Amino acid sequence: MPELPEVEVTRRGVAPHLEQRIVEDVVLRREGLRWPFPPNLRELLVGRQILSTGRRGKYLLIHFEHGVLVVHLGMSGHLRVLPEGTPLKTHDHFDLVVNGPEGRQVLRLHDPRRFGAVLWHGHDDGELAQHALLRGLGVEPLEDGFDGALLYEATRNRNAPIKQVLLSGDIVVGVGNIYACESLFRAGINPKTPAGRIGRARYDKLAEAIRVILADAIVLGGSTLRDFIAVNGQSGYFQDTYFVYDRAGVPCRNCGAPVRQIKQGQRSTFYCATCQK
DNA sequence: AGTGCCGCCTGCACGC
DNA sequence: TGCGTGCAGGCGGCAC
Repeated sequence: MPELPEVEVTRRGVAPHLEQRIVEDVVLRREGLRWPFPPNLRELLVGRQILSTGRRGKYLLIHFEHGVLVVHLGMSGHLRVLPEGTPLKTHDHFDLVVNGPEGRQVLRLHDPRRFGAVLWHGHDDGELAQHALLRGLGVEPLEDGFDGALLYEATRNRNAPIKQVLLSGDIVVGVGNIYACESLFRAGINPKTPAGRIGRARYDKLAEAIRVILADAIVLGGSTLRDFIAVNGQSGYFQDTYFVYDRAGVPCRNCGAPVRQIKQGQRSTFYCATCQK
């Protein structure tokens, strides 16, 4: 489910229900997900006020005065804001109960595959940016500093296929399997091309493609999930607009040639051999 | 340092 | 109907 746009839409959706609210309870229904939950999370958060929300790559950040709650949705996670007392579903693992003008509400983390994470980073633990999971991350694709020049410079010593370099997240964050496929299509670049052999002009095009595609997906998601309360868990508001992802054998929307599907590093890649050279 | 591969999990679509 | 297989939007850890 979540690549950068989904995480950002989630952040925007939950933010109005969290910011300035006081945490009244924390419920952990298992030991952890990918990593153990912080065992003292209840003591850390109950009675504390949420100051703001943020995002770094696909990590959702919930800021408190004394630290940051870091949430990752993995492959299958989602967050919903629900009225307190909403019945549990299988794989609802974590609740943050807050009080506000609407009464008590629950921020509920649902994650069947449990590749997600909930972590605490206290202000005593140093800079959040230096956290082991965050310090190797590349630039934010929707912020200043991301452009073709950066992609070009960062890939001079990379011989891996551009698709896998994009996915690795150490140059630019937030571009997952779908948006990597889609942005390479939009830029007309074959996903198998070694990253270091792509020139400056093509990277200008790729950077622009990434920006536009991510920004469009956020707008689309935001308009679909107008009210984040009790939305159903459907994924893929962006999927009707895919050009290549999940369209193996279907005619390319641009040239009509059948979209190809290959494997790169255990992940499916979709591309058009005619439009992407 | 860069690269490729493994594994963590459940759910679902598919073929038999 | 059941069962096995392969696949899924992420990513850290490891060996080389």
